Amino acid sequence: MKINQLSKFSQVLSKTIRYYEDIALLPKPARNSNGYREYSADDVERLIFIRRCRELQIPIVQIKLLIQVQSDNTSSCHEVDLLIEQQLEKVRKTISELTQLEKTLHALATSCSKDIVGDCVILKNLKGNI
Amino acid sequence: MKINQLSKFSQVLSKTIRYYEDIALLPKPARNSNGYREYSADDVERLIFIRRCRELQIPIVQIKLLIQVQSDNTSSCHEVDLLIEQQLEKVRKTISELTQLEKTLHALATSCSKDIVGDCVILKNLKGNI
DNA sequence: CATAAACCTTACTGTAAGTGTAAGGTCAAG
DNA sequence: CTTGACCTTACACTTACAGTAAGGTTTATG
Repeated sequence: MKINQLSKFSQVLSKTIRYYEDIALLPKPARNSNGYREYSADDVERLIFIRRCRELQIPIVQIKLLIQVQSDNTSSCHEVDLLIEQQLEKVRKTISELTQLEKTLHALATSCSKDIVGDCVILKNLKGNI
Repeated sequence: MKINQLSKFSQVLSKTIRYYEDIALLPKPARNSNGYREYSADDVERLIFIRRCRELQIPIVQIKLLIQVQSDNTSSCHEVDLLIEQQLEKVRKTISELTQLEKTLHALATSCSKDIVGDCVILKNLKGNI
């Protein structure tokens, strides 16, 4: 399977696939006679795993760790639990920060009914004049 | 006022202040005889405005626009309204995406009670084996 | 007075996770 | 035989800074 086929199958851009190879998130694939990359079923599986993790916004360094843990089939999956738990915490924290931000922006958005910048209540708020 | 004083006053790192100057978000300040930057009250006001905008996660390019709009005191503040409105929309969209993400991660986090990676339900989920 | 700590300067590099672009080689179809 | 769809590498760009090096200045202290 060539890179474009893998791309379509996995929903990951060819460009990104090469990038993952560069940073050693994907192993260097086989090459055929003309130098084109040739991917195996294992590569497909691994890339889809990576894509799923990225959708969960798991950072690439953590994905590397997850892959390492998997390679030792007898090791505890405590690390996996922990990583997902931490990711969940991070997402929850961001949501709470953004919710606060939304309130502020909403208050700001509804604060000004003027037409002229010189009188603009939004700008005054941002300047700290209020 | 020297850069460190401005930094303490505005709660923006000196490093960041110099960066803002580099990208022309802040005007080049006066220099005194030894070459140190010397900031005015106007600079202070502008930097605080910038910090407030950044707290609202308004991108730097947009802040530049806001500053430009302000320089013409007679122009309409419609652009300001629009920018805040767009920022609000962006934040709301991110919140909704992260809320979905949180659900997925939570489901994943509570899915596995195994001890061994080979049986880990989380990893199976991520691989798409389920 | 010497010197050390606390500032200030510029310039370059690194971060995360890719995307864009250039310049060129290969392959199948018409 | 050439056009278009692929493939290759390599380098630059993105965002909003932070880190580090290497050096000049000022201030406080012994």
